[in-house]
Amino acid sequence: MEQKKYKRTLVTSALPYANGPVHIGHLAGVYVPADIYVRYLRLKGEEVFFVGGSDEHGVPVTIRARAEGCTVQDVVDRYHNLIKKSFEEFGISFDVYSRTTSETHSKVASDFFRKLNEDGKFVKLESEQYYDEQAAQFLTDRNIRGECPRCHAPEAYGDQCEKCGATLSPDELINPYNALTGNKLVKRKTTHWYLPLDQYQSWLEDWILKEHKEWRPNVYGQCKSWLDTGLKPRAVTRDLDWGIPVPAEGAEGKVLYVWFDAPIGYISNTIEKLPNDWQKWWCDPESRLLHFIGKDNIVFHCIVFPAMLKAHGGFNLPDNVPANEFLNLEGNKISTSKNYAIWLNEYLEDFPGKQDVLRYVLTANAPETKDNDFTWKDFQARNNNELVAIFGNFVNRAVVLTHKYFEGKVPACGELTDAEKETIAEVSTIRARVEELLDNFRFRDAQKEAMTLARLGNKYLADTEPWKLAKTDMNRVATILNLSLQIAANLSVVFEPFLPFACKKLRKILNVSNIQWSDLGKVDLLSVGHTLGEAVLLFEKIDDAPIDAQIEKLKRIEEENAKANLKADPVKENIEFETFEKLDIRVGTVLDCQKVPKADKLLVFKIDDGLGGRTIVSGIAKYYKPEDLVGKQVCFIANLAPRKLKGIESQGMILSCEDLDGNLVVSAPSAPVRPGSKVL
RNA sequence: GCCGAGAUAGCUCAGCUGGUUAGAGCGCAUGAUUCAUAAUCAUGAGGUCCCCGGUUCAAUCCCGGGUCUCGGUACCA
Repeated sequence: MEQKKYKRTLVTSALPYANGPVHIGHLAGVYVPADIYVRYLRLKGEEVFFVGGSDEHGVPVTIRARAEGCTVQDVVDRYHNLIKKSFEEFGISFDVYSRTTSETHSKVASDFFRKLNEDGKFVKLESEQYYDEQAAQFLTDRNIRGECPRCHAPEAYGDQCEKCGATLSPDELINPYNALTGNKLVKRKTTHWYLPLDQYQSWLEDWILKEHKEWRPNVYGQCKSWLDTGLKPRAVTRDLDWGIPVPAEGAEGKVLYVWFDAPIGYISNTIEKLPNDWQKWWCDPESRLLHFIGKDNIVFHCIVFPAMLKAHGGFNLPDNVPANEFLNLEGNKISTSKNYAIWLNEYLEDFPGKQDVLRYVLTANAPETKDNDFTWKDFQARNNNELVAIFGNFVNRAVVLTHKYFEGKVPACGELTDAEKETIAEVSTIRARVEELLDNFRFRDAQKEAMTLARLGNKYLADTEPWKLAKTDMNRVATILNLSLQIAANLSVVFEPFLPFACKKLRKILNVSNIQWSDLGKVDLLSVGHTLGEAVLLFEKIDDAPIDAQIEKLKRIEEENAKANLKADPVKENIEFETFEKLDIRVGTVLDCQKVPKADKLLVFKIDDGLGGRTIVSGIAKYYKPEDLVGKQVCFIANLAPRKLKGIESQGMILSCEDLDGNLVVSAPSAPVRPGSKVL
């Protein structure tokens, strides 16, 4: 498909939800690729505007505020500030980073709704649905759970039971509850404004399915899926006291649905920064709109928001929506609620000055076509084997040799060998190769391609061996180092979108300032006689200790989560009282306790049972030291048929409590009783 | 359940509307090298292209059936 030519590009990145800090999944999926793309365009001298901001409405922030006993504003203030600061430190080069609680946004979103309402673009519908009073939230079928009316599985969804496969409606569920909070639900009537997406069906089909076949398969496929199913009206208001009040009659106590107001935030934030100039970016047909998002946001950015923009009129539609898949962490899903993540703010503290290392690894391992896994060992290996050993090392070799042989001044290039002509020819192709990949949002491959330039440099030095020639032919050495330094200068250009901090450092080493994308591929970037800066290291090795500490930290969180998730086993089938009566449970005092030889689990007890004493063997050696139990009282089954264990006859069974994690604790009366007392 | 995307070397991924011997980086092995942060360079080993069937002269690719992972499933964000 022929690419339309645009004058300028407006890039939006998904608004992070102000319910927690930003983690590496957000970075890999959205912010790092968006930032690379934006930096690339700027470097090319193109006109570009990069919009970000915090999404601060919706239900989860209200739940968090309630849990923490603070105001919702406190919650969103805290996370907005934390996220904004982390992005700044990390070098995500937003032109504006604002928030959906801003005054501007409130006005823009209200006006947007009002116009659609006045133009008759909404339908108003009343419905009765399940409501979670505690969370102040109506629930989707999918978020309601309860007992299946057919097979009585306890956790059927509101639309379907996964156990028996029955298709259900939420009304059929027995004891429905909120799948997220576990709260009980009540029925409630409510009226909402709906955007009738069905009216945009055929328009969306033409626009996406015919005109945007170039979108990524995951994006195109999911849009097609929705369109094939047939679009339905979608509610754009909610009953909630946190959000932008619905600017319409009879809308008391209602706010705009967070997914209605959040994408408008892209517009509001542009307006906030460019109050007089924003239309150029959003309405001029010569402006290109791109949304960088994660795969969970596809429907909103490809179907709902475009339908909103179309309904409003006058706005551009996205030209592409390069959605990424998800990043996993050490084999597990990243989870904000379970605190299982690498938080950007913590990374910046734990690895100061290493923004580019994380940028590099997240790009090298970006989930562009399928979910990927981030591991700390991979992070360490890519830093040590690629950034340090290939990129940093090449630059250092070239600069150190120049300082050694030419007092830090760029030497003159003499006559070129055939091999050198080939090398130069290869350098000259780098720009086209990287551009082709970046233009198609293939950041992983683009960065890999950039790295081939450093490899080429290392190979060139290994092939020509200037350190040997220095004894015989300084003219050749001059040529070799000239060309090596030109390659290093090219590296500072080609890596600029990916590793802005390292490139700045590299330009200081080379003592150059102005660079442009169009310089890429040239071998006269440094003039003869130019004085280089100091040869400092571009990247440092990362040793095992900090990496192991990070891995340990995640393991600890995983274990804590596993513990928190332990559930009591379901209760066994009912028994009759007579069955219970058959058991004779007594209290005894431990007279003696010993480990059973050649058995890891067994202890042998002498118990005073008030009837002359008995021997009982019990499998609790892992949990007690024998001497600690002497003198204690225990409960035991007195009429269990005797059984030999390791040759010792056990005359009964000591009752122990098995904790949810499997640990055993012996049961005992809460106050001393006489040995032989019954347990009823 | 339904819909979408994915499954290719130990790991992370390419593979352009089907065409000799399926590629890259990392890791591993061997050799070379010593300017460089023990960093580099060369060579090599390593594959049931998820499984079963079909179409075709020819299938990693197309078709049918299945398995697993992730996402969506319309009031979670």
